[in-house]
Amino acid sequence: MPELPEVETLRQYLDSVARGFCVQNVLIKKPRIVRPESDRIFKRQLTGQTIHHIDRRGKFLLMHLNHGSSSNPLVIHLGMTGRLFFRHGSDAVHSIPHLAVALEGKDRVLCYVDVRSFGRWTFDTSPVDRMGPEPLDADVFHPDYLQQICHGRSIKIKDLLMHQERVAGLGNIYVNEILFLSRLHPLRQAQSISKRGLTVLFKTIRKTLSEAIQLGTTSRLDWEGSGHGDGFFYFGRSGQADPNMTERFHVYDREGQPCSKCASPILRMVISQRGTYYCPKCQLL
DNA sequence: CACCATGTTCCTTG
DNA sequence: CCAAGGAACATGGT
Repeated sequence: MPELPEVETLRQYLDSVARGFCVQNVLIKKPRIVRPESDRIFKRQLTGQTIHHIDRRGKFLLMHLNHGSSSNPLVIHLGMTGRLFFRHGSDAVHSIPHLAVALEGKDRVLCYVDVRSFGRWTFDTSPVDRMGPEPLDADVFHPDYLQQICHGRSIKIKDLLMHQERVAGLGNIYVNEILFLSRLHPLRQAQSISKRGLTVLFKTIRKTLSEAIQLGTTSRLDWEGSGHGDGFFYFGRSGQADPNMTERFHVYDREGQPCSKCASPILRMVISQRGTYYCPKCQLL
């Protein structure tokens, strides 16, 4: 599911319903998710623990256990297709398709489903420790920081923004949108962007992410995503979660459709093996 | 069958 | 050391 706004929306929801949840038993149906730890050691670390509160860093969820400090939090990354939700009562958890991990409590089960199994659960915080600044934290992410990471670098601006050690939490969809709204061509070299351009980029990043979180927290979301299509992620292209949220993207996945600003057909190219959408008239190189 | 998909990690090359 | 580029991971949808 995963970019910063979706993970943050999930965090807020989980933090409100999972605090105090005591893990009585741990099921690991896809051992690859807890790699490279062994299921046995992982289970031993989680069993009997209580969820104290849940934080987020970039696209990672941090589940703090027991009294919130001392030991490492449980670090969860959802990969491309991870989903987390509670199943109540004694429903048959075993029949859930692609169930990867289940934390069984007294009267409910926290289920982790992951079709492609790119997600990861670990107590190793090193990937989190290497993350760049949180884009919504004004203390660490500001126009000067953007200038600093762009200075002297020939890297394509799209690649730079997606690099988690430079800025935390941006992914392919939001970067496409952010570059369109900032009128920057995705191939543009970071060092060639003017101070003014970087200021616009900075503002657009904050605005785009905040608005997406706002939309997520005010919607009725389908965490399990058991319906057709996505239902929740990226706010219902299929219109499942809310039919009024079908017009979310300006450029992402809109190849050939008219630009919302100038009506030119949106183009698609591949950058670093990821689909890249842009308006050739609004985003000049 | 071919190609596409919200992501990260690891390896190679310069 | 750093940057860039690519393959790999696993599964489903179109």
